[in-house]
Amino acid sequence: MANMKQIAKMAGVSLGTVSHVLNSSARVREPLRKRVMEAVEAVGYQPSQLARGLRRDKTNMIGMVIPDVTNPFFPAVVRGAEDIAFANGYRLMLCNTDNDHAKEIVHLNELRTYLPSGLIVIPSNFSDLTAQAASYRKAGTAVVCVDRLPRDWNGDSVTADNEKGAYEATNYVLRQGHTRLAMITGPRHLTNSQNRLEGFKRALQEKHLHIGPEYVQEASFDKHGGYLKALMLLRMIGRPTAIFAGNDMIAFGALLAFREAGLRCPEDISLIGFDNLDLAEMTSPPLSSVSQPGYQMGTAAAQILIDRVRGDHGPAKHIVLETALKIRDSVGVPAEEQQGAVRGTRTSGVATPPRRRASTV
Amino acid sequence: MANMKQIAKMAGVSLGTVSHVLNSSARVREPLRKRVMEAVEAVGYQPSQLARGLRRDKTNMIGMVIPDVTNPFFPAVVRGAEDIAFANGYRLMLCNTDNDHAKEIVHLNELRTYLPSGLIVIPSNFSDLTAQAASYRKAGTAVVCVDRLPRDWNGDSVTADNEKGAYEATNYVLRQGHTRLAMITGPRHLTNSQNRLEGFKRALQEKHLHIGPEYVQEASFDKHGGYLKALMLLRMIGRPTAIFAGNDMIAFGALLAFREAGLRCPEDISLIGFDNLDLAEMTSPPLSSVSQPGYQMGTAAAQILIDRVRGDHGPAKHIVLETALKIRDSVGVPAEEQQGAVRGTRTSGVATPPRRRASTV
DNA sequence: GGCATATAATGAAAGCTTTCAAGGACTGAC
DNA sequence: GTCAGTCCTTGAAAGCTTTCATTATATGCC
Repeated sequence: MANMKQIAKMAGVSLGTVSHVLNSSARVREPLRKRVMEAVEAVGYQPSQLARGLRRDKTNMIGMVIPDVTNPFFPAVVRGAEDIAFANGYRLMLCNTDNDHAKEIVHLNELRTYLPSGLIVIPSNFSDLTAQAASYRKAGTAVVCVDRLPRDWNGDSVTADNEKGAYEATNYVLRQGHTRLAMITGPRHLTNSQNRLEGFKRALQEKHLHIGPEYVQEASFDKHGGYLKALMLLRMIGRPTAIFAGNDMIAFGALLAFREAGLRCPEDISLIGFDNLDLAEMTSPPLSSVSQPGYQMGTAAAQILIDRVRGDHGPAKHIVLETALKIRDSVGVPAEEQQGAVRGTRTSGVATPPRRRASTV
Repeated sequence: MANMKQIAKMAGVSLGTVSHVLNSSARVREPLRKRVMEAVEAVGYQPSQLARGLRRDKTNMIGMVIPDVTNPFFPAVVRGAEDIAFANGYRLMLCNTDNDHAKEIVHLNELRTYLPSGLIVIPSNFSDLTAQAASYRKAGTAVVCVDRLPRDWNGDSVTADNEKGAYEATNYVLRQGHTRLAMITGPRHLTNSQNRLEGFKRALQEKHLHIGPEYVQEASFDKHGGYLKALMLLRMIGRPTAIFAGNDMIAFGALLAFREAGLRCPEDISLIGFDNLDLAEMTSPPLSSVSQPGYQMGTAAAQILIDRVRGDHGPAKHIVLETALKIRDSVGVPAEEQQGAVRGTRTSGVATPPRRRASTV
């Protein structure tokens, strides 16, 4: 592959001049400039990003660390980040942590030696990014956290308003007349899970509804986790009439469990998800869900990062994006009070009267 | 960040010795070796991949170029590749081409200057990778093509047996008694699209069925494309009784079109897809589809690449993985011959007699 | 103990770029 | 025509590693 030395020789100029032409780092008189450009064109020269990065102490890479490309929510974020990054001349180095903290550390450590311009991280379960990030920032590398935050995270972040989204979703379900709700949360260590649970609880509290702890189940953020925990909820005496799933993958799993248990949704049991994945509208029944702007989270994160690289040293930014309730057909009015004991639930007397499916939030 | 020079000073040895210890590139006597390792531990030294790559003329990166992370089939491939790569000490640099040939070229050109060990490419539409790849290979960088191949591709490749998969799917539909089939193919430029169409046609020919060209529509490999072309097919006089979608995303779009047109699937119209995405079992009705081992395609590609890097100079490998027909509920027996002209179709007289839904292939 | 040989350790060069100090060419004014 | 001051251009150093030729040390044998 051609290098600058060859270009310099071809154009009859010095190495430094070639560099100046390439980077516009100093004035170069037109004839020389032209000769250099011609040589560059002639051999299709492209500067070695490796050498350039080594010398500049910074590459045009942005490290992106995510739990799992295979979960459809994350690619949306990746895509958003990639689009902004690419448009600004940055490239994405993608790393899967597989939600494994050890793998996350390996990636973070090694990534650093590539001198990336910045880092976009969706922390894994149990992530304790703080130390790592501090060491990055000491080296002048910006770090932005997306979707969920590590304990005590005080750096830049982009998240959705999980609490509010969950609150609104729960309220919507309550307005349909349900009083015996359950939630299948994602992993409790994740701030997004926590916030969604908080929103759920706040809505219940405002209606003076209390549910036993067995109505809140924790699952991994995937179909299988949702399936298992839904099955468990369905087997309960005093089965919930509606389930709020911590994300759509969990909801999809729950749908499978319903089907297997011979329960119709929403006639026998209602379900609402979170994420509003592309495929929520394809399920049977189409899944109501809280829409979360994954793509925008990616673009926002990339934009913050690029601003930082370009010299923005302002205080940490905490961008919180709005969610929106997407109503489809998976939530209905509750069936008649089920026969059998309602052990474990203490439904208050003030439940709002059931009414037909609302068309708006 | 610590560098080798500091390690050398701390351990009281020369730069070269540190390098030899780190790379086991020469024998170093135990006491020295130990001192070096201790120093490395003490400061948490990690070698600069940038400098190492520059010197070695090769980094531990594998460039992975895909059309779009957002299409759920590709992440499976990425994940497969990542797992094998990571386990062997390689990292993935992910690039989206957005199916844009120009963007593909930009990525390919720049990627090269990072001196990756290899390249895994899922070519974009209109990709003419051949020139680029030749230049990579001249530089000793292995290139593996996955899923679809550029024109005249003669390098390593990993694909699914698209022709056979499509043939079997079509045969299955035919056995349900359908005689007026349509296909919504993916982009015609893509070899996987072409092969699926060939399989479709072969199955029809074997049954001496002929369909007019208007029964083969081309769409982009996404929901929207499938929706539009399905709508078009539904409006035809002599509407097909079954549609074979070039992939599941197209099938999902078709499902949306059915719903909008008030048609029940499979009672009014049958549908079968290709890819067997995770979510095919979630749709209404659950989608029958040809399963394609995306994850394995990724692992196979990464494995070939790593073998090449390690010195395998054998002839080009063409791995073709088996597909499997996944039968769910979206294909039924055709409704009674529809009223209205059957303009444009010339159904032969030898259609196999309808029978109830088959449970096996 | 001394010499030849095998084994360890070292220092410097190279890989490709950017950057900085310094030198060269040119302009304008007197 | 000279001198000061600009403006361009240059060459060398630096960034961090690997590798090779070289020197230093250890081993074995007589």
